[in-house]
Amino acid sequence: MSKEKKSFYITTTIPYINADPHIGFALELVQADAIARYQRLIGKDVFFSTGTDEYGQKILEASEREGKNIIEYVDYYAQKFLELKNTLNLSYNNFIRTTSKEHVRACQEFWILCDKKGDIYKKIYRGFYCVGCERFITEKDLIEGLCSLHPTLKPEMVEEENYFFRLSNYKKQLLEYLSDEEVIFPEWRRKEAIDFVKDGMEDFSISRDKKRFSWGVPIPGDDTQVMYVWFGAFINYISTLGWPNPQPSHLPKGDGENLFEKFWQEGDTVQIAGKDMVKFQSVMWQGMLMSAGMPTTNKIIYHGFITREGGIKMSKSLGNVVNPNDIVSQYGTDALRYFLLREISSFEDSPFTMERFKEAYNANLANGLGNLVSRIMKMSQDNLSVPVTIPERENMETYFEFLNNFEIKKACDYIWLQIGQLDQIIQETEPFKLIKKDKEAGRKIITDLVIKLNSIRRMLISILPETSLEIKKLIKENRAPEKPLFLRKD
RNA sequence: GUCGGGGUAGCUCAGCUGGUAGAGCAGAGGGAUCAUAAUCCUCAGGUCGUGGGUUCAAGCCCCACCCCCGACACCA
Repeated sequence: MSKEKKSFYITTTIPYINADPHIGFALELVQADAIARYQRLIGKDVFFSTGTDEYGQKILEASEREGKNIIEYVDYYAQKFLELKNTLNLSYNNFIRTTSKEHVRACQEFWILCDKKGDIYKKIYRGFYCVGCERFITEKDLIEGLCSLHPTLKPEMVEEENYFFRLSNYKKQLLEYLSDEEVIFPEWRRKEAIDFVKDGMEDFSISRDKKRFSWGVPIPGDDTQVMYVWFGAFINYISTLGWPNPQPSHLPKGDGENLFEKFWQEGDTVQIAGKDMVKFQSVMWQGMLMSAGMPTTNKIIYHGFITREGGIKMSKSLGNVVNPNDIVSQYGTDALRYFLLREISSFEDSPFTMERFKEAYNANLANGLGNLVSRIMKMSQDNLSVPVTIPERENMETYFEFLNNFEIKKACDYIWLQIGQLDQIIQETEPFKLIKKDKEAGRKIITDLVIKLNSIRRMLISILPETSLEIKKLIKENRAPEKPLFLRKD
């Protein structure tokens, strides 16, 4: 990642809105948010994007099942995802909905670009089609030639003429792109993408016959087909910047500036996605960008999944899905952010249980950070007549290094190491005793403690923004918190 | 089935190019009293998935097997 670039772009994937937001997506959002806040902290001009994917057969079906008008349906769910901005205290600059006018236009323009390049062509698609699923199913979904979900219905071999994207044109370029170790993180996931490009990569269909599949973006110049979600959804990463509009005045940061140029073409571009998305984000989408003559993504970071106890998957059918709203209403936003950023592995699967959550909360937020703030600020309030003057610059290199490498958990570990050390210093220097014998010496130690606490507070800006602000206020006003920052839960 | 990742103390995880296992939390005991009964110190004895092998020496190398996760495309 080039450090000279002044602008930084980061995006999550956009979830398919056929259910309430779950904690797995909250993880992705919070990770992206922490990185976005960090980049702002070090002076970058940041554009952070997220949104919702609202087209597709499943969504149409779900709306019909719930007896809702499709527009009402997607509005209803999009709202739930929009609400996460407050729930998780997200600092994104734009929320892009694939059903928005701007996005639809971007998809069509992008299509035209690829078409002009000669990368779109018509071909007959053949596949087993299950009437029950109302979709094509792969051979691996077949059990003895029957659909595993609808074993009574015989899958039919159906032919359909679709538009295809010539991904195969970019095989060489993709391999070149993937030869860069920096392009996928963690690095070892790169092999999966490379193998896919080398072995099985074929052109993929990017449209569906309207007769079968109508809820999608219309294709320019052909009203019998709509764009297939795969093609359209990716484009959100640039439509969120207003592309193809060079002056997207409707956007938060778009006062006359060409955001696409500034962030996608000239900035550092980072995408966050789940570990099952490697092929989609690092191959298909990159191929599309190549076709459109746009820069590829600088780096894509793949996180693991949140499971339940014992590594069991979270799923609606198992009824064990964790809703982020429930946790936030009980413990607060920063408590959830803390857990997701430090107690969850940044790249591997991690289990979530309320028990673990509570233990981590009590140990590290109530007893750790919260208590430390109380004890230092109480001493400061009682013994210092004026607020401590905070040094302008502080050395946070180690911490920055972790975040530069997207090692958020390690960055958090580093912060909590400092917290532990401060508790130790207090124990060893006993300023609360010293102040009774030698006022000056005691004050000196307390002043130093406040300065060190402030440096922790600075590191917390990207991790626990609300708490960081709270501590800043306390230091500035030289007072102890009236209520504990994190009340211990029993 | 093939490829990749993982299987280490009750829990969550560290263990660099091989040298007789570490941290945090939980649990037990003690000290201190500024603080949210918070904090500090000490204690924990886990056949490092299983079975072989290489080596003076293996959690880390090789072989086989077992379990979990992801990918192997048109559900995203």
